[in-house]
Amino acid sequence: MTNSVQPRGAEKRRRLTAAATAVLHRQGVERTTLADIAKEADVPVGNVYYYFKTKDDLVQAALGEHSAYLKQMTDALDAIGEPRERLKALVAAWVEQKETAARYGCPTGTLTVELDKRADGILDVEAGRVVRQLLDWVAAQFTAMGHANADDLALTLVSGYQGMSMMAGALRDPEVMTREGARLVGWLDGL
Amino acid sequence: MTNSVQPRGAEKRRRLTAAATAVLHRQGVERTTLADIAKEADVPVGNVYYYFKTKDDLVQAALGEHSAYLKQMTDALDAIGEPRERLKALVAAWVEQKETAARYGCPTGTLTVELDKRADGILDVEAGRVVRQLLDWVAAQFTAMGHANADDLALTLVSGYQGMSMMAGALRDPEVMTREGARLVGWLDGL
Amino acid sequence: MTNSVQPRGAEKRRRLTAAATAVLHRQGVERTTLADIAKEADVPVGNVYYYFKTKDDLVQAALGEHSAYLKQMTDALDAIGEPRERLKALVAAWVEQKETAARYGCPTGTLTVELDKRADGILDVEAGRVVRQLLDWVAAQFTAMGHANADDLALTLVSGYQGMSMMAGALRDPEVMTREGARLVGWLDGL
Amino acid sequence: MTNSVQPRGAEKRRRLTAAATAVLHRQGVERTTLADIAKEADVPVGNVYYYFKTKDDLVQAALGEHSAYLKQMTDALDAIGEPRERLKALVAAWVEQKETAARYGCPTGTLTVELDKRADGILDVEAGRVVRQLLDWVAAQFTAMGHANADDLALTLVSGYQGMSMMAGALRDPEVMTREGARLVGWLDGL
DNA sequence: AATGAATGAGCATTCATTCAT
DNA sequence: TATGAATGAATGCTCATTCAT
Repeated sequence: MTNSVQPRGAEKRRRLTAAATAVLHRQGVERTTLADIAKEADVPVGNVYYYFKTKDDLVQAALGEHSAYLKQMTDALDAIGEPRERLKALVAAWVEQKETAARYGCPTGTLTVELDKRADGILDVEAGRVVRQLLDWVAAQFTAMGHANADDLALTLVSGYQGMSMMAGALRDPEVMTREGARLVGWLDGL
Repeated sequence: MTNSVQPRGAEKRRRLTAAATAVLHRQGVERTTLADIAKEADVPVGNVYYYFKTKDDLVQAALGEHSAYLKQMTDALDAIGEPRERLKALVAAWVEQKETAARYGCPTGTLTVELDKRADGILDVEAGRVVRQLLDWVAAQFTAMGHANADDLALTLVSGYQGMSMMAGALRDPEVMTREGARLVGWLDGL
Repeated sequence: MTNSVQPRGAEKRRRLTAAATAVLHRQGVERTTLADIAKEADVPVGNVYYYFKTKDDLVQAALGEHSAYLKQMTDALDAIGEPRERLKALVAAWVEQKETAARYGCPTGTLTVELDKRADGILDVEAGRVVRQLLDWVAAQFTAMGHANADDLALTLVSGYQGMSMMAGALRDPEVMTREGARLVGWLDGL
Repeated sequence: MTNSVQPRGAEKRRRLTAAATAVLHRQGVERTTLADIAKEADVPVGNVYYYFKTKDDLVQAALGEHSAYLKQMTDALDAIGEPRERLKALVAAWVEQKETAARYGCPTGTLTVELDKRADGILDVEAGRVVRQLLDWVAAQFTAMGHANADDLALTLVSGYQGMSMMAGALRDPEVMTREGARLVGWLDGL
């Protein structure tokens, strides 16, 4: 019936993961119910538990999705010849998401903020991993550019992204992304 | 019986506000129950409602507390002669809070992130106001320094604070605050 | 200070009783809070308990008020020479209250209906007493008219009043009172 | 396992509706907790919300039950040849319920009285509809009897029912129903 | 694998009543 | 007497999770 190679269930799992990623970004973890996710994925609530044992499993899947998305994006950027251009393209990609950022913030960032408040550190560690993944790739570009303090520079760039996303959200103004994005590009050019 | 000049109830109201501010910062809005706040303030749960009609009223009170704290801090900074020095002192104050930031993020920032996810815009507007309050004061300093693009510069500075707080939290590393704080000071000096 | 002969507190007690009677009629017993009554009487909530030990005491006071009002009305009607005319004047008085009846029903009747649902029979007995008080006076008029079955006739008349009040409320139509009132008058004339 | 043709859930929904109707009649809306209804239906409290989203939904269901019961009764009465006999049979049915009426009043009437006290008009409108449903059927019988003022006569008959139910309750005397019922039958015969 | 239906712990909120002064 | 404040037991409702089929 399915014209895909994958097993039947895998598709539904992916659908749930995608739904979780989207809804959790929009509503936050605590304000999102399993029913919300199930509805978005068009899957009966009871069935969700066949694929994810707990709500936290779905949050973890969303984190995985973010990680995969990041990987895919950086892989694509790797096709660009110059490391500086790769970073500039990364900033451009961020700015492109300005409308979403102004409404719901950086998907990874806001999720991390929420998970960081938890007393038990399980998912927050996972969230930290995703942030570090981005940080590492950025640092690699700075290293390729010949900078010794690549880690510091990476921190500054990613921090800049998080900051501008937060400010765009707080001020409900996408143009914050444009302005700060331009500044980051200028900074990259001046390095 | 009381050695204070203030009315009896006002003290408890302040106690509740302070408790709310602290607990909401630590646990986030959604994960915090009224019982949590009541317990922190050492007030019976039922009594909370004598002072605050709803949970959201407590959140709003916490926002007010942030605003007042900000006012007090900037008032103190105003005593410093040079606007550039004022801003550098502001950054220093941020860095001083590094342990807290690394554990729970920027109090105003994380609260704003959470409130921004709400569908109905009431408290998120209030949160935006607090962010803007800081932004305005910072912009005034840049204006005093003779910069025409004070608003942009203010955005960059505050955005830098939000970004470094978020990164410190994600990486669970207070030193992020030290490093990025130093960079901001350098940036201020170079302006 | 007070230019009345009565003790200071008595006035407040009357004020509370009047407020209770009015608010209980409008909102019903269960939907009325002590605060509602206190506010209507312009008395601090805590002070209510000095005059009435429990909420039920206030309900009982309202029943007493109804009884007193009834007494006063029938006393006034007693001034009319003919018993038949007294009854017709009673019906006219009911019809005069048509707007209130269409909105909130008969004060005594609706209160009785609500109290009758209680498992413990204390206040409902009291309510029954008030209804009986009216019934007795009406029966006396029928006796004076020379009817042997005065009790039955009284039941019919008062039942008619209760029925038309309920219907006026259900249909939200004061004219129900006018029409049924006219019928009762015709019935009285035909006896 | 089930020897019924109906879906599993429908049966429980009916059970809850029946329980709500019964308990609400006995205790009144405000004095009835969801736990009361759940217990009467032998359903866990949390599960009630699977079938009814709010307590008011349950009240509405009870109103629907009354409407359905009324429909069923009048349908049965329609089998009787003469309209006057139909009405007399209706009165007889009312009198048959005298024990219940003397204890808890007319199910529809007392519910309406309580709902009418609400400030917001949603359920009270629904309650009015049920009263009107009875009124309409009765009026149709009077029309069939050749009366031009069928609406007025219907009002008088139903009003008589409400009045006698209320009085039976207030006096805690089922015989009130018998006596007033007989009077109504006499009135019908005399028309 | 799929699904409608449980289940019960938890939470915000209300309110009659009491207390301290 | 008067009053603001305190108290705690309820109550409606939500929701993650489990169950039965």
